[in-house]
Amino acid sequence: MMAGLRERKKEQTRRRISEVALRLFDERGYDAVTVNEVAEAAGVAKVTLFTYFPSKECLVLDAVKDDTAAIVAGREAGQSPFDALREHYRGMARQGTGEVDVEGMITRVRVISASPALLAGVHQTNMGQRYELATALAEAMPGHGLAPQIMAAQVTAAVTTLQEVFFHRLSMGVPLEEAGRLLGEEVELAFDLLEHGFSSIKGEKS
Amino acid sequence: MMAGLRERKKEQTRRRISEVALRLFDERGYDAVTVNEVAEAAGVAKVTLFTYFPSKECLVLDAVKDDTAAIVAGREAGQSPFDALREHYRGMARQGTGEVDVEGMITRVRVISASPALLAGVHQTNMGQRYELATALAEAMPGHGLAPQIMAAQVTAAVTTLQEVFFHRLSMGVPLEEAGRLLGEEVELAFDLLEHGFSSIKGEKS
DNA sequence: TAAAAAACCGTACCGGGTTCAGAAACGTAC
DNA sequence: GTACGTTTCTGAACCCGGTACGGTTTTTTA
Repeated sequence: MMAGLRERKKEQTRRRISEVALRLFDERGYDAVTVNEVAEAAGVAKVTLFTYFPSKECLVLDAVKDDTAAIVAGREAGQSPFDALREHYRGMARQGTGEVDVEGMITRVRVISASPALLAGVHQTNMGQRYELATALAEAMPGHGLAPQIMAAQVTAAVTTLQEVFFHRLSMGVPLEEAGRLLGEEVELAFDLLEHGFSSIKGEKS
Repeated sequence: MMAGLRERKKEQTRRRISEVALRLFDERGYDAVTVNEVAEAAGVAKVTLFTYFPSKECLVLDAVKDDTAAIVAGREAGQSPFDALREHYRGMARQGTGEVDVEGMITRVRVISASPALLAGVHQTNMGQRYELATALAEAMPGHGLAPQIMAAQVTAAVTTLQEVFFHRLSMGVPLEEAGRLLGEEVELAFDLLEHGFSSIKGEKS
């Protein structure tokens, strides 16, 4: 395999495009920057850019995937799908997202939060995962009719909301540590709601 | 006001565009029909089409709005937001959607179900309502932190799923009556899940 | 019937995304 | 080092959804 000069160059180009794009979007706003500009600034042709990233959105969102279906499928024996998910998000809140480049992540979040189009894109991604999660749940607990689908939708919705609030805080300048702590609390709230239902809250209405 | 010839013509043109669009989309698929073709077939200029419908999606989706926030805001005194929503969807399942043109509705559903782009559009609409619902819930039950947002997300998610399954059945040829009956059952399932949580299901795992 | 208002039109344009034919860069074999 | 197949890159033209603009027709109002 010889280390592969070709491979290295590809990865390098991909990174360069991604970084240049993120910088431009951050400076002037996602909508105000055209893909032509990104390509030119990165020193590649538009066509090349689109071979690396299938769409403009992906320039920002490709790095923000989160595979909930895999969590369910890969859970330990004896653990319910629900508990596996809860545990996963607990861990995520505790130790941060694990991304190496924190600075870049915050920039990315800022860019996303500033663009309705990108926020919509994140939703779409989450919705796609909802479908996969539904499939995984249906396998894990057969014979419950529509319940897996509805549960998948609810889990996805809750997680999306948590993610959104987390992103919003970061883009507002809340330090990562603090945001992580708040997220931790809210993960518990969200999963309690999922597990025990709204009735557990309606009762304590002030 | 003189009955308004202008107004009548406008409405007529709008209807014509919408019907022509739906017919073409149904015949050849949403993605395979360009707005130019729709405009030409309807006998108007592209610009005119876009004054009536702000986007291609709206040609199909403008007729499929459902204002959950209004349901919460307009609920009877003493009724919880949650019960108001449950009651609303119960009623919807019982008496059909109330649309006059059932044939047209089914065509519309078929077109939507056949197009990923339109399905995504429906999701976007629902997500927008989630936001409004969150606001309404936050007003109706203050002092619960993030709970209203998460509840709104969960309700929206559940409703979206129900809607999706309902659409899918109709587009598969299930008669409206039958689909309505099934929807009725599933509304109960979904809202029970929301009210009492997943724990009520985990217990009865086969 | 004249003039204000509103709807409509053709055309040109923009930006995201694709197609295509060929040029450049790479890997490999001699 | 040279020759050759393969992969990657490129420019230019194109498609489609959507907008801007300036001018024309229709409706309303006076």
